[in-house]
Amino acid sequence: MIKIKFPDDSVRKYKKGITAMEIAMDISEGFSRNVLSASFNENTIEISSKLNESGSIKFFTWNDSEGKKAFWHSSAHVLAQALVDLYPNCKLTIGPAIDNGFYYDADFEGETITESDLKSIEKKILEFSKEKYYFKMKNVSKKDALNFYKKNRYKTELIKGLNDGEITFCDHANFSDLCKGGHIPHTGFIKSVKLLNVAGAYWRGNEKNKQLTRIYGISFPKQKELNQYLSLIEEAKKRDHRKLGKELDLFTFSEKVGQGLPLWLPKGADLRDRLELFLKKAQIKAGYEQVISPHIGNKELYVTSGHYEKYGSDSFQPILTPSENEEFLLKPMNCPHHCEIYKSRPWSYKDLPKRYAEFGTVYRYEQSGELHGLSRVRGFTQDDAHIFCRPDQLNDEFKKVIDLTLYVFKSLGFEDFVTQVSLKDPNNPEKYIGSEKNWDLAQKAIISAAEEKKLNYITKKGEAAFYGPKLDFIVKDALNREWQLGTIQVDYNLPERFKLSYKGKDNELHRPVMIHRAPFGSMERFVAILLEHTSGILPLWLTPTQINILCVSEKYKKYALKVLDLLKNNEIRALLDDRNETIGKKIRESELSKIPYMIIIGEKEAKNNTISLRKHKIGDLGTIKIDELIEKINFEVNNINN
RNA sequence: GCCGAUGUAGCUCAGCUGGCUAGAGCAGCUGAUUUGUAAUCAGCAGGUCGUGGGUUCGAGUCCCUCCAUCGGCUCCA
Repeated sequence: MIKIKFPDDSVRKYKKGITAMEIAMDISEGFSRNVLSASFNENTIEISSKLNESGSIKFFTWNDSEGKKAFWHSSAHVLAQALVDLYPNCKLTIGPAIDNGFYYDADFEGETITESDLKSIEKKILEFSKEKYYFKMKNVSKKDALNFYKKNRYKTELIKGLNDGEITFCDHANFSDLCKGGHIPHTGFIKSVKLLNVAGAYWRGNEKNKQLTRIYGISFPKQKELNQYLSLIEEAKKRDHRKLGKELDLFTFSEKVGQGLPLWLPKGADLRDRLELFLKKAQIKAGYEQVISPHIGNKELYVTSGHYEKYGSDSFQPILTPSENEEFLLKPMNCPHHCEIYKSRPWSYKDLPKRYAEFGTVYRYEQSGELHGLSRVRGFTQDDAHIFCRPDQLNDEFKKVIDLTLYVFKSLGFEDFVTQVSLKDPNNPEKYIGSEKNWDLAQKAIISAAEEKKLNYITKKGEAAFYGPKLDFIVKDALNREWQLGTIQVDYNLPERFKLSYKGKDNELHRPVMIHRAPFGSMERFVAILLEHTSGILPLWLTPTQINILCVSEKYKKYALKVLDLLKNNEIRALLDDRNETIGKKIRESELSKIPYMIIIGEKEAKNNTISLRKHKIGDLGTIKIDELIEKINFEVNNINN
């Protein structure tokens, strides 16, 4: 037993209106690892601990991510308690805290849990949490643990993976669960709970295993915080690119055309063209050459590249068989085509690097459950390029691609992205092609380039492509889901498979190294994330319509047409709204359609050869001359980061 | 592909436990109005209720099939 008296400054801190809840949260890390039980009174905590007197207790609060983790982990225990109470036959598996809330996976042995059941489970949780059950950790021998779970093969499997002596359980009320710790002191702090959804989830994340029922939930120390969280989600849903795409007339889908096959409407096509042009310009500056390859390719192409074997014939769409010996497939990637373009003639070491770029449309049979608006589709256009270079050029080329990608992200206002070095999974060598040596070279190349560019990257094993490691640029959508946008990959394997070569200084043939890269990733996904990040309020240089001309009445149409003409002649994208509607209505509609500028034309403008300018979401900017307007717009467009 | 939910007019939605010719707002069309910084008024038109079966005297409503969408899982060249 240790008694901890809060240090003076803490006492002061706690006296500033911080709740007992937060004091309790402060010691819950101690709870998790070493503390067996605790009681509080005034500014002293009495702790029964595995630590000796010199042991230290780490303090944290609800505002720390660790505090939230402990809170949600504890909530998951109460969810499990409720499940066992309501469904005595269900088999618990695991129930961790996640970034926003918690879940528990359980096998309900054939019984179906639907969303309508969540209400009663929620009620049960609150019923239990009202009781202030203390969480108590205890050590359990492997034998006893196995005995406790003798009817639960999932827990048994988990326990078998643990060593005797490191197995702990957490008890609260009459409920006991295998647990490595990390709790708040008691259930009473859980004042509000919302079970968000049920989902299927495979045991241990493996598709071949049994699918369990996963229940997602979130909980808070106050009802108010739950309400705030739920309204935040509602707000985020308004930024969903699928909703914005419809509202802004950018793209659509048709059941007849087929799922996952987007149809770009005129405004969306305009937006996409402009993005392509932007990148094309940057690429030409960086020494890329545009190439064009067809939408189909001979099967042999993908057999050579290894894609056919890796993904299986089911993933490829055969399209026509003009002769018995040839089979054509829809193109799922551009790399093999670009390899053949490289092979169209012999190269000298002096010619390299060759940088072939193409906005290449590819088709992949994605699982139906995986399709998601424009973010995950079956037909999409990659802003692809393949750089063929000498090994001594690799580092420099890779860094240049990093620069280009960062330039693209910065220009479009993406500051909140994660860079990830995706390496091979050393435990699953059969997932990859190529020699150990080449993988080693490729992985080292990426890491050193990322280091030299001082990227604050994370490393993930097992996320590499089957032919090479990647540097991925990952951005979150409105609901915090992560999407890979930009990607840069080093590949020693395809050059070998396609027998690519160049003549070296030594008059011998050498193998080039290949960099695959796509700064946007795909036009579809990039537009999706761009919409979610901007809430559909696109930068002036990119937006399909820059100016909406609104006539106060039809009387001024003639002058308005003159203004429209002038703007068009200056390459400003403008529309004229000359409908017989009130000016108030036209302004409202223009605001809702997120057009950056409106100009209002009435009697005084027509008379004085001026326009009244109004900015989206800001309001009236006053009356100016047309020349001034053109100058202003051009200035803003040329300063791309505005 | 798997688990769960949803599918009513171009869009957003109402339609309770099955019961008279399926409703509203916006958009559209027609007419009036000619408007000064976020919705002028009136009228008209618009739906085989996702599809195909079934139960029933009777189905938008209940059951099954399929399709699509949404939230997850798995996958993501």
